[in-house]
Amino acid sequence: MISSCIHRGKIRAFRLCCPRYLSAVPTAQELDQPLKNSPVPEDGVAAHVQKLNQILQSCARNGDAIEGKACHAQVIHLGLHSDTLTANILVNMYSKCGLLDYARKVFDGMPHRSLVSWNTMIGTLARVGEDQEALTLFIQMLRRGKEGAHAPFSEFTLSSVLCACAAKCALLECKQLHAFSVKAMMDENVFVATALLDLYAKCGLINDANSIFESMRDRSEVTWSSMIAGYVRNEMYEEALVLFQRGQVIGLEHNQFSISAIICACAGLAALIEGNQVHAILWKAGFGSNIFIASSLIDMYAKCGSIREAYIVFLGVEEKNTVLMNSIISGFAKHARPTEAMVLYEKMQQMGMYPNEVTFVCVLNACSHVGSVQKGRKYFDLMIKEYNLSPNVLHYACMVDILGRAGLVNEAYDLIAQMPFDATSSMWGSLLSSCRNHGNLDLAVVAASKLFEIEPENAGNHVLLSNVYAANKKWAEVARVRKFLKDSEAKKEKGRSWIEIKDKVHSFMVGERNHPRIADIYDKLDRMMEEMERMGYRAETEHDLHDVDSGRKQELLKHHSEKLALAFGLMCSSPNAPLRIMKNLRICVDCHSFMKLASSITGREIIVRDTNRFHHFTDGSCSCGDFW
DNA sequence: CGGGCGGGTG
Repeated sequence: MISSCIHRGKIRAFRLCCPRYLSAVPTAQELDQPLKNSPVPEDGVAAHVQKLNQILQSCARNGDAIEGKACHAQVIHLGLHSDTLTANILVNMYSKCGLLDYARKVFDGMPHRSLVSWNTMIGTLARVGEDQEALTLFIQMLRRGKEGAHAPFSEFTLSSVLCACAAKCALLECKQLHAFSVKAMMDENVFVATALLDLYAKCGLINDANSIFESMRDRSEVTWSSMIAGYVRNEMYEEALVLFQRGQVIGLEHNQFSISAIICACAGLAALIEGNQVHAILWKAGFGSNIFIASSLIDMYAKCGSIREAYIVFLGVEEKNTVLMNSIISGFAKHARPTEAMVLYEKMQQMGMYPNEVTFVCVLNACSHVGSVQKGRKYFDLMIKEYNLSPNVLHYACMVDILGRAGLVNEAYDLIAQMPFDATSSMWGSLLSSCRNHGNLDLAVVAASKLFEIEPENAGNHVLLSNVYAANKKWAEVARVRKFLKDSEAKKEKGRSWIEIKDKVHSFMVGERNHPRIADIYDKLDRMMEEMERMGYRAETEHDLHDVDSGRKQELLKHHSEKLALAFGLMCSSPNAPLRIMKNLRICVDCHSFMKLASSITGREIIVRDTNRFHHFTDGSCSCGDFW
């Protein structure tokens, strides 16, 4: 940083004492016809050319297109435009200044192109997203190379072309280029290897990416952050954390890119302990005020169940943008705090920020929590009429959810029928849940059959439908679905809950036996049950089918994974901290009322995250706005 | 004179 400032200082000083370069704005005539008697300075042509090139390079660094053009005129005056070195610098200058057409014109007009000329042009095209053109030029380059002027390509070419392929996720080309690099013995170059690694990760071949990473002898900062980001992109969050840790151990300084990726990993795992540690690390490293990192921190805290922490991070950011606002609004929406979400939406207008389509997904999500059809419709209209945004599938999914939860299942169905998209499984799933909760058997069957078409392997859908039959006392149908589930290959994901206590994650399954303190946990749970039953709690077992034999059903229901996690949390956590329980499936009716009562008799705040939504239980009630 | 990494959404 400092050295580049000093360098720039030198150039400025040079400019001030050489005004003739600045005044030489070329006219069309001049560009066509180089002057016969151009002034050649006394210290010789060579020195003059060198100075011109230096200025052009400084123009490239500073993005100064006007002065760059002036120098271009000088180049033409001096008849230097066929000089390969100067023309290369010109191509680079124009492309760094964003004048792609000028760069291409100079490139096309060059009588002799060197390897660098091709590399610069291909690199530019790849950088600005002209992927196809970059690849076309690469092929041209290979053909010309065969004529023997220079080696067909270099490490520089490869990394640029790989970058172009990455944008297209062109796996076949990637593999060809990998073979190319091995043949040319360029696969050990850190730039080429990192670009290959990144491309494999982007195409989902994370194992290939990792084997490149492991085989590299020297890895740069970029190599590390590409690998970490690759894991995160492929939802391999634990692997990302392990790699991050490995970097820490060898004393690697993590940069803003690896930090933001790793926060995403923590968010994806709902890992608050690790998230807190990363927060400390990034604060020490001085990334605390980076808006990208702040946005992902907010999201991470919200997804870990810590909306207060998320809000504190939000308040600490001075210059807010739309994305940052979206993060906090989405957090409040997930945590069933629609008022806060809507107030923040209003704040955006006051601060002169424009909401985007993501903002409206978040706000509509908040409406579905509060169960306000009226507000939902209001925002849906607002985004179309006031902000000229066209609703996408997610907005329609929110509306289907809002209408369904409010009991307007037929209207939700009509919306699905008339929207300009194919219905997604999440829409039918939402509609099916709503039909179950509002007892609409006919529509439930319709929604379920659509779901079975889209996700035949997901047994959860069949369980959901059988619960609708159970709620309507259609026992023959319940039995039929159960038999189908037994015979078919479809598998229901096993319910699992986990809780973080004192730097450790404790995970539980239904009827868990393996936890070291399992006896104490069942004991604690039994005592809570007794107290609750005295208060009138009855385990709700009729409406939920859990694909187990009915003899064990009653017993197993007592031992739902989230209840075990809760009992353990009550035994081991510090007395006033909120209990944060994570669950991989939707919380059931029985557990929901159990948690309400538990919050009442223990006086503790209980937070349960099910499918990306949070239920805050305090004093015997829940914030979620669902009717149970 | 040229090259590889980035944040938010049911």
